[in-house]
Amino acid sequence: MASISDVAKLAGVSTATVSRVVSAAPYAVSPATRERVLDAARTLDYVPNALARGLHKSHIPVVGVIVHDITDPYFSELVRGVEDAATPAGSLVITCSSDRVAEREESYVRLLRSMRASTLIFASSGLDEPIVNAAIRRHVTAMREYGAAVVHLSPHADGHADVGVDNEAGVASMVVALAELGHRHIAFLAGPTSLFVARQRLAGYRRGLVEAGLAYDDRLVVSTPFDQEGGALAIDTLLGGAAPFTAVGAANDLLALGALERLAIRGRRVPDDVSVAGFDDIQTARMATPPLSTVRLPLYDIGRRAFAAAERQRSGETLEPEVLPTAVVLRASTAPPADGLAG
Amino acid sequence: MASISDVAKLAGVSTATVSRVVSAAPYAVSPATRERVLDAARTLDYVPNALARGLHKSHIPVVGVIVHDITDPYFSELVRGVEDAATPAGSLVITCSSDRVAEREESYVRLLRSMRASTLIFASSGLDEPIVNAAIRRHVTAMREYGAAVVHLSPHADGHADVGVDNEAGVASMVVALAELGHRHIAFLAGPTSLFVARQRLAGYRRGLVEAGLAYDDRLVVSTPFDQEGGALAIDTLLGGAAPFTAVGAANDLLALGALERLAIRGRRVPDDVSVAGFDDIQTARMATPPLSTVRLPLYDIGRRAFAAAERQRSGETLEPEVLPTAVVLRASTAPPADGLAG
DNA sequence: CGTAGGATAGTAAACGGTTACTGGTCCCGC
DNA sequence: GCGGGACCAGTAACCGTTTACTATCCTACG
Repeated sequence: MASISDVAKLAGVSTATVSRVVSAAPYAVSPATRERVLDAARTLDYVPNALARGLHKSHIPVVGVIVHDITDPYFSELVRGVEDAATPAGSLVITCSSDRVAEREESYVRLLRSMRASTLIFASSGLDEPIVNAAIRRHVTAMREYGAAVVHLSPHADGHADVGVDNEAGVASMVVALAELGHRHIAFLAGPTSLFVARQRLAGYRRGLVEAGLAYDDRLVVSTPFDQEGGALAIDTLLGGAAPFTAVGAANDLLALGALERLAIRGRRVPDDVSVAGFDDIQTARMATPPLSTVRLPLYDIGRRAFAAAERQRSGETLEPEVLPTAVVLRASTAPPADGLAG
Repeated sequence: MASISDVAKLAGVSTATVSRVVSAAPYAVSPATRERVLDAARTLDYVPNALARGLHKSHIPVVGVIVHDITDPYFSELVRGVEDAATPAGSLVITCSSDRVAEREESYVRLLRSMRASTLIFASSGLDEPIVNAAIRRHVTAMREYGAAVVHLSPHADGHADVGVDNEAGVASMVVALAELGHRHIAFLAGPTSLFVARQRLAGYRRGLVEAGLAYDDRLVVSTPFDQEGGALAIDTLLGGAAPFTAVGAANDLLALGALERLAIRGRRVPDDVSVAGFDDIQTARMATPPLSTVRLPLYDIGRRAFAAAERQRSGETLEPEVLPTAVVLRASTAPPADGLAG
């Protein structure tokens, strides 16, 4: 494979000149020379070595995104947003599915640090694991040192999101919407309490209750893993409990989707017997049965802005937290409550 | 940030020794020295520079996966499989959503080449674009030259898949299954004919028809983009056409999902009026309304094996094509036909 | 006792770019 | 006629590793 010196030789110039031409450096090169270099590069099918370039510049145009699971539509949409912003800038995107295990997250960040990624985006919520967090913090500091930008899309151990949404207000608005439909007993599938976002969303539930003038009943709150399985399990718990409810809100769509499925199995009609609402508005929410009422998060846009924020950060700006709007979208899974109670 | 020479200095040894210790080289280093080096590395929080290492080795442990869209569950599952195989080997995964546009694909491959990725996986079907293909072929050749492994998961311009499924047999088996339910007029949503896979699946449709002893009617075949939108459009076309049908098979699940949605809107009950079957068995197929009958592809496994195949290729083995099994899974979207015809 | 050879460690040359510095031309104006 | 600056190109140091080769020490064997 041709290297810069091959091109230089063929064009009859020094490698410095070739470098200046092919890397679009702000340096005057005469048109004739430029053409000769470009010609040589073309005939040799020359492609610059990004590793060599990166070694010199101490970072490489690669953005690493830490997600829980790329298979989760929430994250794939987000990553797609990042990618679409990164590509025009010549950056490649590495996705790291940490499955919410702190050690894997740390190992990914370490790997990203070792290859001098120029951007690190934490899309997943921070975890409460002091020791691992300390290790991650060390890596992040080191990365900043060599010029990497780091942006958070969720609240984390050391602060709030750089680009994100107001989770608390978002969930609250959904609870209020349910209350406005007439529901007075609203259960909540809270997700794992070890996650910062989950906690914010739970806080949103309580705030929504307050805003709607409803009482909090902790028998109506169930914590489970953040996936469909968890939603199904939570329904079992709720139906087995003593507290009646006519609606259930969920901390994310996957939970709500699992709930939908399990409610159908257990013979509860949605929305006739129980209303169900999710959070996130992932693509599949729309095609669920019935289509899921939820709170729309501009995931793709968050991804795009995350990359843009990183660029700004790299150019010296300090980041203002960006809070993007959420919107309640009511579809067929919610309706005014019937007379009876589901529980 | 500490470099290898900082560690060497602190440990009182040469960089060669440090390198031999931290890179687990097959070279004897005395236990005492080893400990001193490891200690120094720890206290300096030393992380080797993968770019420098890569520059020397002429490739870096990174696998690039070319997909159509990471947001499409088909690809995210596949990528997840790749990632889970790559991570234990210390490789990072770059996802490239080309949106089926050949130029973007070429540009991604070029980028991957420029950073000397050690593995390139084409997860998306090859496109029929001679000029761009020629460019891609040049990049691939160059990558092989520096030691990269290249594996295809779909048929492409230069041959068949290295790891994949028998698309033709898979679709044929679904058509036969529909015929066994009693359907004699089976429409087919073919996807874009410019895609090799789509063509194979269309061939499977015809073969299934033959196997079931049914006649081919080209009014029952509709080509559209490979997404939900396309499926919906295809239903409009079919319902507007003169040819009656009691079942529709689709070249992938997204198409079938779109069909489901549109059939509901147009007042056709599934499976009472029309049976619908997809292909791929993406995660959302299960949660559709009604749950979608489809052909299961071991996507995650294909991803894992793709990486394994790359490793073998890199170690000199020539690849035997691997054909993984598919399985018809009948859920609630298919049933024996009623008396009347839907069309 | 001399030395072959194993066990360790060090030296230095790549790998392929970028860029600070240096140098040569040429033109202009005084 | 000469100083000065614009313009363009080249030289070489450096980025952080790996590794072929060399050097040293020590042990064991003839």
